[in-house]
Amino acid sequence: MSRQKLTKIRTDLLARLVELGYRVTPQRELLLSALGQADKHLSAETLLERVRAVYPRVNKSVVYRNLELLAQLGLISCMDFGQGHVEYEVHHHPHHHHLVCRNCRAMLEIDGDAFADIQRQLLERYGFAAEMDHLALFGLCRKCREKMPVQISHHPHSL
Amino acid sequence: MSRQKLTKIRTDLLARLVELGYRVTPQRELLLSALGQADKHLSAETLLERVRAVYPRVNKSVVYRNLELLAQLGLISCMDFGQGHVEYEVHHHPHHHHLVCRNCRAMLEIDGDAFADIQRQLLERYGFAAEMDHLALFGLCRKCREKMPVQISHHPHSL
DNA sequence: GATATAATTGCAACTAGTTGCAAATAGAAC
DNA sequence: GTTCTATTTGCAACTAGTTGCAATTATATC
Ligand SMILES: [Mn+2]
Ligand SMILES: [Mn+2]
Ligand SMILES: [Zn+2]
Ligand SMILES: [Zn+2]
Repeated sequence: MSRQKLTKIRTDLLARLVELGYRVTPQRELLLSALGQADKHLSAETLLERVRAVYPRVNKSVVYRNLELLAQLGLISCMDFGQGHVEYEVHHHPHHHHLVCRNCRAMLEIDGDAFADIQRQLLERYGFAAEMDHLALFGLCRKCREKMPVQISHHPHSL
Repeated sequence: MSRQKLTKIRTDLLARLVELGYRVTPQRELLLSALGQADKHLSAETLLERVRAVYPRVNKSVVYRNLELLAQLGLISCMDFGQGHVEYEVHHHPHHHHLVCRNCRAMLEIDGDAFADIQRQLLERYGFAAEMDHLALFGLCRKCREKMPVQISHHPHSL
């Protein structure tokens, strides 16, 4: 991704915040920069580190509060990939989803419209408009499924 | 649910633990009782309270560690319904999933095989065996969708 | 029933994230 | 540029959950 593009993400998000009546603060600019420059999902802690690399006095509560705000506004997506913390990423098109292997932790990215059928069904049957922007499904990837047809237990006894 | 049935859940889970080489402790019996008697998903904190109602000296780390163990073994399912904490429930058949309204927090329970098609597709296309035992999808329920066709913002300015 | 020992628990210290509130400041109005 | 004020930040105290380790105990063996 070009430098040009990265700056654009930040600028667009800031513009959107201003549109909605929010203020442009140095803290927000730094956070949006960090989000815009990321090439993958990042944790709040990592984002705080990157923000502090530029301006060390930024408080963690500000980062957490702004991530919550951005998520609420649908500008970023957040997701727990089973690592004990939530990860954030700028929410851009086209959409995508993730298949996460419980065994090797590999993440397979799949097309955003993979769940279009089921989305339509849920709307028809239950009147429920499901958000299908950015999902994570857990399971076993091909490699791990072939490697271990029998489920291993985590208990010492069975090692 | 009858008293008979409730006790059976606890007994079955304990038996399964013994089979796998784990020990039966008073703490585990109490936790499994609490899980077996629950008529809905419960948080770790609530479960700890219920365990302590019988035996106040049980430590919270024991409850958290055992919940993690039971989940790992697939005996309970855990899920974040967007309330800031994970909720647990005994994992029994037939399976079910949840549709959670972001607006009114209503939870609609749907059939366990609702995702069978997509599960098959993911296996065929990507070789990925997705766990489709107990999913939660977020979105807008019928009522909320009809009540508010325009997305409300959470910003004070727009109130 | 006594003994041995690996699994389990309780404890205390720790970490990640949240919250209430006073101080600072972005942006609007003049 | 000054003034005003609602938003935003920094801070400090708090909460939920985790971790390492020593003490306890469930179970296997005798
Ligand atoms: Mn993603
Ligand atoms: Mn459920
Ligand atoms: Zn794998
Ligand atoms: Zn609703």
